[in-house]
Amino acid sequence: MAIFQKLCAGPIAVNELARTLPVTRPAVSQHLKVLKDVGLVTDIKNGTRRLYQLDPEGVARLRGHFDQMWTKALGAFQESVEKESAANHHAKTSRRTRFKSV
Amino acid sequence: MAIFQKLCAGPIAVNELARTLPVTRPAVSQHLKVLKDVGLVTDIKNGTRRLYQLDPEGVARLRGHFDQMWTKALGAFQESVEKESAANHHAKTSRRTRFKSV
DNA sequence: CGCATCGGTTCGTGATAACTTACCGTTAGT
DNA sequence: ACTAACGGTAAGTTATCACGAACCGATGCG
Repeated sequence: MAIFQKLCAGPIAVNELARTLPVTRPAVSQHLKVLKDVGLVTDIKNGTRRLYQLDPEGVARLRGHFDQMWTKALGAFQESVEKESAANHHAKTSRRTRFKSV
Repeated sequence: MAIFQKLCAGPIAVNELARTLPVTRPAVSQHLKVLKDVGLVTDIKNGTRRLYQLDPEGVARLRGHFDQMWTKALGAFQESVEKESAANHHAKTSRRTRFKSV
């Protein structure tokens, strides 16, 4: 995440990235590899250096996945609440709630 | 995440949760503790059982944090692109780009 | 009261994730 | 062509994580 956030500032080389982080360059390289594999970053060769930058497409894609998860969670939860309150209302007129009260 | 998703279906006890998962009850308890600490779930004592459910507030809060991150990433990236293209445009009329071309 | 069930916590252990060191290929500059 | 800088990769080590086993307190029930 630290790397991800640094990349927000624009294209940056591996070395420069490592200098600002509490880890060595190879470690940064490995993280970049992962980020690249999941499509969050792209790299452009530039002479002996290699500039990394965010991939807006990948970021948007991942954001979509998360949004989907949150929405599903909140929606499903809301449904379950309504179902539960309906059950409770019915219980008031009958004998007992599904979950005994404390 | 598996636990989180199970909780979407509504309040559920630890035992029941563990029965549907490939891990033991203590493991589930530990995960629930973490989820509770970050405010994603709440628990209600119910006799000898303890029902866990999602905390919509916490979910919304975390979703907000993520949204903020994505937005910041995309926005900052866009800015950096514009800045860069401006620099490149200037370079065309002057001498060289900031990053030498391949 | 016992007794059983439920669930949280602690501790030890095995898996694995992250890091460093060392090495190698590539490129730019002289 | 030689040298220096950059960066990716492999191997080994360390730290961290997730888990299960065992233990304990609390609650409900007979």
